[in-house]
Amino acid sequence: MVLIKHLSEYVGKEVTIKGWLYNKRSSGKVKFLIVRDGTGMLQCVVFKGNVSEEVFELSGNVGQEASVEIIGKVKEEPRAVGGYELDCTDVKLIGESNDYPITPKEHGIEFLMDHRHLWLRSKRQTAILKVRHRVIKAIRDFFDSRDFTLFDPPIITPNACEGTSTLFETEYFDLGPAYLTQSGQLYAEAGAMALGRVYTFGPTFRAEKSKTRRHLTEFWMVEPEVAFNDLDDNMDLAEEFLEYVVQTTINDCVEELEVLERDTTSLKRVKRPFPRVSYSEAVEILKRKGHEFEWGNDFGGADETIISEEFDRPVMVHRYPAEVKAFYMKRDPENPKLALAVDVLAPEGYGEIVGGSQREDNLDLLIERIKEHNLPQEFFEWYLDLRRYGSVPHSGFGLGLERTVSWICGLEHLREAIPFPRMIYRNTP
RNA sequence: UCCACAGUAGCUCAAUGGCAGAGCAUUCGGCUGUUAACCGAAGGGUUGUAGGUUCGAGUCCUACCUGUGGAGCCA
Repeated sequence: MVLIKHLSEYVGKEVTIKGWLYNKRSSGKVKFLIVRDGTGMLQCVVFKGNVSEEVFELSGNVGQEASVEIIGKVKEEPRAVGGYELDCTDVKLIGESNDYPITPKEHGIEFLMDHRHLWLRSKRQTAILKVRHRVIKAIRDFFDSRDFTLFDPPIITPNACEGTSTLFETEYFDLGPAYLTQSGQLYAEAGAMALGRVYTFGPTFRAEKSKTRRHLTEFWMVEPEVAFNDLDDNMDLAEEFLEYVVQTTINDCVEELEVLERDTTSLKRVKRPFPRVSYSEAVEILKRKGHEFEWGNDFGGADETIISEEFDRPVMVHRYPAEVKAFYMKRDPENPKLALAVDVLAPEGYGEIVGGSQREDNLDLLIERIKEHNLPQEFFEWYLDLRRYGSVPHSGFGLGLERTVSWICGLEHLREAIPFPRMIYRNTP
C-alpha cells in the first residue's frame, strides 16, 4: 500500500491505494474517483474497457466517503489534482457510505459543528490539524533543545489557582469539591525549583461563560517556568520562542497554509526583536488614537487590536497595574503599583497569545498577597514552601495553543483549531 | 449574565399577509477527460414550539426553545 503523498516515487508502476472517496464524476464510459487518504488527494480514472463490468458498475455506485482499495498504474497528469493520477485496473469497496451528510456544497456552522466528527475529514480541517501538529512539535522541539524538562502538572486540583476564574467543579470522594485546573503554573514553579527549567503542556479548563470567537472552555496551554529568570529574561525567552514556532511552522506547512488561503507576509515578519512597550505607554497609544481608556483597567479585545495595529509584529506589553493581575506576580521595585507582568499581543486582531510574569519570590509579600485576595492560605502552604526553602527569582509564561494555531492559520474562530472544541453551549460530539 | 440577529426539504437559501419554491445531495436515465463536471426525470415539507391578530399567517404580535455574532472575563 502506498500513501498518496509518496506517489511521485511510483510513476509508471502499479500501486495499491487505500482511502476514502472524496468526490466522483463520470462521463459515459469513464469515471473519475477522487480519493483521499489523509496525506493527499488522488484522481483515479476508471475506463470501461480497462476493468471488469462489475468493477465499472461499482465505480459508479461508491458513495461519498466510502472507503476503497484501488489498484492502478501511476502516471503524471497535469489535469489532475496533485499532478498525478491512477489508471485503475481494480476497485474494491471496503466500507460503504450512503447519504454522507456533508456534501461538497456550503453548510452552516451549526450543522458542521453537529457533524464535527465527519467535518474533520474535509480538506480545510485536515490542513488545520496538520498545522496544529506542527505547532505542537515546534513547541516541544524548542524547549527540548534548550535544556527544559517536560513537567506534567495535575489536572484535578483542590483549589482555584489564581482565585479569579470560575472553575469546573467535581466531587472528589470524601475530600469534598475539587476543580479542573485552569493553569499548571503554580505546579510548574515547584518543577522549576526541582529541575531549573521546565515546561508544562496540556489541557486547561475555564468555566467562564465566555461566548466569543477567542474562547473555549477546554484549551491547551504550554507554560515554561525558569528559575533565576527575571522579567527581561522572560521576555527574551518569549520572543525567541514565538519566532521559532511561527517560522518553523510556516516553513513546513506551505501547502496547508495555501489550502487555508493564509497570506503569510505578516507571519514572515515575526522575527526578533519584538517591540516592547509598558502598559502606561500602551494606554498612551489608545489615547493618542482617540480611544477613551482609564489607566488601571485591563485591555479589552478591541483595545488589544488597536495597540497591536501600531506595530508590524507581535508586541510585548509589560508592567501592568498589579490590581488587574494575579496574586503571585512580583511587584515592580520601582513602582509597587505595577506587576512585573508581560502579555504578548499578536497582530491582525488575534489578541493575547502569551501571558506571563516574574513571580513573587518573597515569602512575607506572597502571604500578604494571598490575604489581600482572600485566598485560603492553607491550600497554598506547599506553594509557600517554595519560598521557604531556597527561594529564587523566577519567571514564566503561558501560550494558548489554539489561539496560536488560529493566528498562524488565519482562522475566524478558535473552534476550528482543536479537533473537538468545548464551548459554553456545546460539549458534543 | 447582558445586547443583537436568525430558525422553511438531508444541506444552503427564496417566497409583497393570498397555490410551499430553487440549487446541491439521493434514486433513475444520457455522455470516453471530468475539475464543487454537465444534460434530462423522479421522490422529498406538521415553515423551531405554544398561543394570539386576521376571511386568510412561512410572513404580523406575545412567550418559550435552539443556534449564531458580540460584550464582560480570559489564553
